[in-house]
Amino acid sequence: MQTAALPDLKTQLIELINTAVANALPDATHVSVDLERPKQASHGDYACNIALQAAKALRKNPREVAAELLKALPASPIIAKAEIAGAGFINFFLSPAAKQHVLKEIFAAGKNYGRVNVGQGEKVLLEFVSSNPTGPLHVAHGRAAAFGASLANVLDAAGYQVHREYYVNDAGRQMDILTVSTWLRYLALFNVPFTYPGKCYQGDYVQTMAEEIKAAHGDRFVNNEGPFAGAPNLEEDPEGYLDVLIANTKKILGDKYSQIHGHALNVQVDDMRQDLLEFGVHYDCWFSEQSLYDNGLLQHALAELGTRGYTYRKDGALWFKSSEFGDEKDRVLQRENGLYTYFAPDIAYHLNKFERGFDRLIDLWGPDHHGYIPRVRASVEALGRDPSRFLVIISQLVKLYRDGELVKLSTRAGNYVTLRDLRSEVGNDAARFFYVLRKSDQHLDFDLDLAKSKTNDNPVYYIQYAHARICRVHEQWGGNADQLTTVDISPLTNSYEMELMQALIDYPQVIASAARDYAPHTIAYYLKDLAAHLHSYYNAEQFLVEDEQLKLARLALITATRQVISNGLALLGVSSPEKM
RNA sequence: GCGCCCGUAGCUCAUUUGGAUAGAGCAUCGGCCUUCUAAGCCGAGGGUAACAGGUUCGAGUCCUGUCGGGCGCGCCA
Repeated sequence: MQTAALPDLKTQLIELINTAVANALPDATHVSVDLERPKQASHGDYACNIALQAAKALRKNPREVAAELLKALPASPIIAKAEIAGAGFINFFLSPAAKQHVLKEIFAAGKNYGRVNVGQGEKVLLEFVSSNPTGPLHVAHGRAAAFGASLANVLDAAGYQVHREYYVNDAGRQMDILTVSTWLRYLALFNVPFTYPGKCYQGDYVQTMAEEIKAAHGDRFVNNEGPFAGAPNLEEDPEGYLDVLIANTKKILGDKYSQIHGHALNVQVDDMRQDLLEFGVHYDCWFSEQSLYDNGLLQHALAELGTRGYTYRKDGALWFKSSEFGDEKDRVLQRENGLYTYFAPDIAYHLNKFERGFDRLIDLWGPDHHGYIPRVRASVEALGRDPSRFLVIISQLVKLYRDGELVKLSTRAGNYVTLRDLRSEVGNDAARFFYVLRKSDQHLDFDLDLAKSKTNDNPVYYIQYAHARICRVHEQWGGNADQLTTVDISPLTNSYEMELMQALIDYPQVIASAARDYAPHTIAYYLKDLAAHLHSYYNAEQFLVEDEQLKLARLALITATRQVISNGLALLGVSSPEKM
């Protein structure tokens, strides 16, 4: 749907160099030719280091090798100049005509400019956020959401078939704790006397759900004893305490338990879904953990593990021999009390992902789960799947700063900052942008004041401003933008124009490398750089000049730039305003 | 104790699967609006890339060690 008629300039150059290598240095054809974008303009548009790499095998001076290569280089209209520099680099300077061609490509491809096909249609399942549905998303989930959504967009643009999925932990103990919490808040509305346990969920949303249930069902769930009979001391055995509360609640409520459980689950999942939707984060599937039990997928996976001889019973529990696959020790799948650990359905879930036909699985997890990677990878391998097809990306911690001070995030007191709070404070655009400004494995310091400042310091506005400025020029011009696609662009030759065009040429490569490295932040940095070129150009030259031919050429250039800014911002989930 | 991640300018961070003289923003200082939005541009200062070795034509990047910081090591999820 994209593909320009000609291969891109870098590919064309590489072919020329390969020809020269074959002709001049037949002993060096095993060295793969690659080109780099030099940091300095004086080093040309592309630099080749093949002479340095081949020199040793050829037992020649690198500069000598480079000279022989240059002599054998076929003439081409795309090369304005090629020279040897430094230890033996060959620096290529592209001709203006070669660079100008990119404008035609951008006009032809429009929104699809930048799409590449390094993924070759490979089916990727990207699972991200997957927060327990036991309360609102907070700022760390926001990072996973923004990063995951942007990464999905980047992979899509790079030619992968991306499936976005959210794993809903609707079957676990945490949901039971939320159910008990909700019921206890509900009982308090009927003046049943007890102290609300500190281990239960503290947020106001629990109270809200209790009130909703009272409004809908009256006293249907009232029990004057409460679930506390036989519970151990909360301080000494908090987990046992909760286990007893959960068991008692299930016994007392019987069939009615699922009503409260279901209400809490629906409310929380709907809330997260709405929150993410407003944040521009979309999913293809919300996958239920419970469905793994209901559809027999859990039994299927455990049976498969057993058949392969990787499970055993010990101390009344069912174990997985994960240590045979590099994990530090074996892991429990089914506890002595008959309940499955979180790990068991997770094994089934990942097996199911493969069985659904995905070529590659990418999970985005929080930093507290990195110790969990070896055992899941072990299960993938034990089930006969290629573990290199399973990848976990860790999304590191987020620290919020306001007025130069760290904002304390305390779940215990229930006063943690939610994603919704953050979005309303700084806006979706700034939140999306700031979240992806760092590599995923780097800690993120999120400066709230900077993100919401509508002034010069804010990098989001810097990029959006470039877009808005171009729109403003169009408004002042008043002509029909369609004519720009066929205009003569040969007047674009000054250094600002050449550098801006080169930046536009780079864009597809940026997407390819961002996809390869799972690094959407490189898109953000690229856009800052592209915007900087535009701003410099804007300040140095007048676009709406008397010379009609030059004016149209410049308009074509900035219009193409606007397209690329807009395309890039879209990948990051950031809007491209026409006015600011 | 073991495992993983990190250490780059005063601050926050880039540095394209090892490339040339390590770059931006903020902060500091100096310039640029009778001309398309000054939410912008141009310039200056600021570095032993934690430290010590090693591999390489070439190391911020790869390897080893030391120091410093973060996280994880449940029949929790």
